[in-house]
Amino acid sequence: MDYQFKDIEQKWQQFWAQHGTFKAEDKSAKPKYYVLDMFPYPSGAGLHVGHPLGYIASDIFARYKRLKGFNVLHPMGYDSFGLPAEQYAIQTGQHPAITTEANIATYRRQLDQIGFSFDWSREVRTSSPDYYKWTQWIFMQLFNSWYNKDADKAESITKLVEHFEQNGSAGINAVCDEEVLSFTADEWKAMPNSAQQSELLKYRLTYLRESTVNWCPALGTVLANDEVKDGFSERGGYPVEQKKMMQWSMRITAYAERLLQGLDTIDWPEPLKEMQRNWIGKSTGASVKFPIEKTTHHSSLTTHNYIEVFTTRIDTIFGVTFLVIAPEHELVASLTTPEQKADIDAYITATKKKSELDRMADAKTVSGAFTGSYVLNPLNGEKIQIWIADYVLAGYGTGAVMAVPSGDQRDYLFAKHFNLPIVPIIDIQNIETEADPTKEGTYINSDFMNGLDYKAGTAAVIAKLESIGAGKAKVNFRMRDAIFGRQRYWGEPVPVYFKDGLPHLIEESHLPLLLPEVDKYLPTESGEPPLGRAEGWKHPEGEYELSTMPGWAGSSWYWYRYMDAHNDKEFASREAIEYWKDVDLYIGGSEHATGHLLYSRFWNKFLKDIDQVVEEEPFKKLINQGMIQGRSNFVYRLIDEEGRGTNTFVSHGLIKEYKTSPLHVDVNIVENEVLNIEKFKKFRPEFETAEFILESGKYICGVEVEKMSKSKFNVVNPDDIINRYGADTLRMYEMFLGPLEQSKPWNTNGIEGVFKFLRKFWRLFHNDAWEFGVSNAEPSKAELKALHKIIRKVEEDIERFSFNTSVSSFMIAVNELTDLKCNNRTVLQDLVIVLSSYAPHICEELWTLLGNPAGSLSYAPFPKFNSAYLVEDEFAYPISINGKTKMNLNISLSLDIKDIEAFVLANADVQRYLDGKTPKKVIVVKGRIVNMVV
RNA sequence: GCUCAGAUGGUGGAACUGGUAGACACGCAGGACUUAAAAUCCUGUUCCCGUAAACGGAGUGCGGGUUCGAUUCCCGCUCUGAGUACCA
Repeated sequence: MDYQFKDIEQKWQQFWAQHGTFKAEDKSAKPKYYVLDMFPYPSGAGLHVGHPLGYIASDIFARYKRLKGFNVLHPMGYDSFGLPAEQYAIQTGQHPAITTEANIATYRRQLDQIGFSFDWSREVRTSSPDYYKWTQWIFMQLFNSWYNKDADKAESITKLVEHFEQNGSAGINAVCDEEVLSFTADEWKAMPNSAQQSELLKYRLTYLRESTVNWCPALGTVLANDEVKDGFSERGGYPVEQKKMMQWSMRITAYAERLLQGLDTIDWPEPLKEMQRNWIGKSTGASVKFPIEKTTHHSSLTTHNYIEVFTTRIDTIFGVTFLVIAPEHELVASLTTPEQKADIDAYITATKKKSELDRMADAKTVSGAFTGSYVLNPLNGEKIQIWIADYVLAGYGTGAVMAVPSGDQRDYLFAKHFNLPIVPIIDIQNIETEADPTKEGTYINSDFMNGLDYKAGTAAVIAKLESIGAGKAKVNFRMRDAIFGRQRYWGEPVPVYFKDGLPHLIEESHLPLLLPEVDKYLPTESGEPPLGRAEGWKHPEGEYELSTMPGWAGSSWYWYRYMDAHNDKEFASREAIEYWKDVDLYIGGSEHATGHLLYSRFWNKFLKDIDQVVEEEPFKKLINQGMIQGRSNFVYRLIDEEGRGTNTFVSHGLIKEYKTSPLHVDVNIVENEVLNIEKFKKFRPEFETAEFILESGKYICGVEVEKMSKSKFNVVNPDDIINRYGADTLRMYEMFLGPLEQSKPWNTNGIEGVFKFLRKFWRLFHNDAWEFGVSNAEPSKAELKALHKIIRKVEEDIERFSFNTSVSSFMIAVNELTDLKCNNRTVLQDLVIVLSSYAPHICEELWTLLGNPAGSLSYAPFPKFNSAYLVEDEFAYPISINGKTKMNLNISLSLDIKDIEAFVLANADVQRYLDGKTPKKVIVVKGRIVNMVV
């Protein structure tokens, strides 16, 4: 029979499902291998052809590892809490659970069609109560922990309480809020419970605090920094503003250093590691306190008598000629003198009006205002003006900088603009036209530092500042604590209730705290989150928290749930975690670089600290598959003399001769840029009567690469491809498209080549009448050579994730075997196993036809490569003169270099090329090349 | 601006430690089969000169360098894509 991909694929997909072929074993003598995909959010649009790219690669890898004798865990699930289902619920009243359920069904159908070897018995959904029970449980562990800097790990909050009871706050080195109290053990014990609790909240790894958040009024929720792009929400593109709110936060900053160091221990793409390093943003420097000058010091200033700054160039402290604080800085009001009040107020108003975008676009304009107050340089007592300016950011460091115009270009421009002094501090500094940030040379105008170099100077300043208590060496991180709350419905409820204004965890035995029903998915009239509408939803002791967890909560630990997906006692058993340990290979997009992949590492490190998991890093090796973009096609509508569109369309090659306007056309009615005119006429009713100006009898469409989206008519649905060519063709074609990590536009042109290949492969096992038949004769040398070439190639390619090149090699192997008229059983059977990870359905069918015992080939042993079959006794040496190849010459590989040289020079054709000249030098590289220098 | 990745035929791409540039596939051109089309098969296909073959020349973004030999290594530049940004 001809290659009937539809019957074959359906048959084997059913077989795998019925027999649980891909169930991973929990106990096995085999070595383990964990292959994970980033689980999808099940959107209403279903999968387009770009989504499965990474899944296909990981599936090939998982299937290959099974053939290689590994116990493979290859699961799939859904990140099913999220905004789109809720937006849809707001518009239609449909419960998000229903929408989500329907979308998951579509996803599952589409995924099944592609023939993935997922162990579906371990499926997880983040929105399912038996899953989010454990997300809530992990939240509770974070609430019950604090970060001990001395031990450099998270510890139980009861240990902290014990310390307070015995020693008070002395000797505690914690990552905590800035303003913690100092107390003795007796003072602690004397505190009322509510005071103790509110103090402990300053230490917990998840805590409440008033913070400035990215508030998106259109979505009615706060967003994380990585969900905001250029002042607009990543989802929906709505404007985002800054707002102060009481929020749950996660003390991820406690792990900043470990998150940074850990990057050196994992096999991830360098650009992605670099993005995480930048996000963490470690900078080493010093913090310095500048005392505020008393005479100008405003009366309301009581808690602070200094301004603290962070700098990476403490050595330039004698070059400080003014100080700049952010317009939002808490001391602005009290520092402003009555004479300057009008200026400052005007400046602050102007700053507030500027959006984030303007502020960025406007980076070159210098602006600022003088407060009228002064600080003193702690080292020489010099009086220094305090200014405010929006180039200083409230959110970084202390929101204040010491300005050194001779060494910093922004300070330089500011000084020039406002006529402030610029003092050189290094002998070789050139500050005629711009600042010079050099570290070479020695210091001048710098008191005790004069004559020292950078290294000695920096050390001297830090020592001096420390001795007078005015400053110290400090490491600063750009990363902020992560906000952990959304004012939305469709997320995990936070397992907390409030009593007397303080948060309390619910009983662990009451988990999961179920998401209640509400009448509408909108905020309440009083502006509370939708959960405020839930009737009778109340803890006996107080009010539940009304915000839900953010989207990244459920995805920050899901790979552990797959290890033991149905456990109702623990998030996963100790036994399962000790067996599976971590993810060996993780494949997903780089858009999660600073979100999911950072939060997951944070939670993993925390779970390690509290001894719940065994590995410090969750994902040993990570690969970013490239994005598949859309490839839009255009037709060109002729514009008449009055500038109106006509119903005539001009072929792309001729548009320069006419006045036209481009129009997106459905890529599914275009083949190799040639428009199918019949289908085009049916594309829209008004095209029924369309006319065409053709070139060479064809209508050629224009092409552009854009994002894949419905409105651009460039979405290619995998269902259509599978319907036409089958899943095996789709899988191989997606791999054939190019290197996995590279982004590329989808182009269905060329898929025929892959389909033809599979048919040719099928034909090896069949005669001209399409009857199955293989021979049991001894394989020939040439057949074995072709086979073992592909065995080695596939092993090498898969290990280095070069899937596109192995598809080419399969084509070469099948072409060779076809030329050899090979129908040898042993050769073909081995080839079936080698190809099966790429094209599993056709290979299963042929495996059965070959007469193997009923069942799947998924666990057959991968053929063993034997180099003996590839040994050659001759090689066609390229003979080159001055590096230019002139001819090839067959020479025995047993000859040594001297003999080869003699053999080549004796050859008549070589002599003809040499034209009577004697080569100055002959280079012979055995088995590679002969080069003669003339 | 900074960081990272990349640039190879008409197209997607291959060439793994410096050793025959353009594998494999698409497209295109020509041919076979067919009443015809589709399908299938065969041949050619980097560019230039040449009727064709032989032969000759150029060629991996640009300009240099190292080397017997460079797509590969080094220096400088151009362009494209991604990330990030008054980060003190």
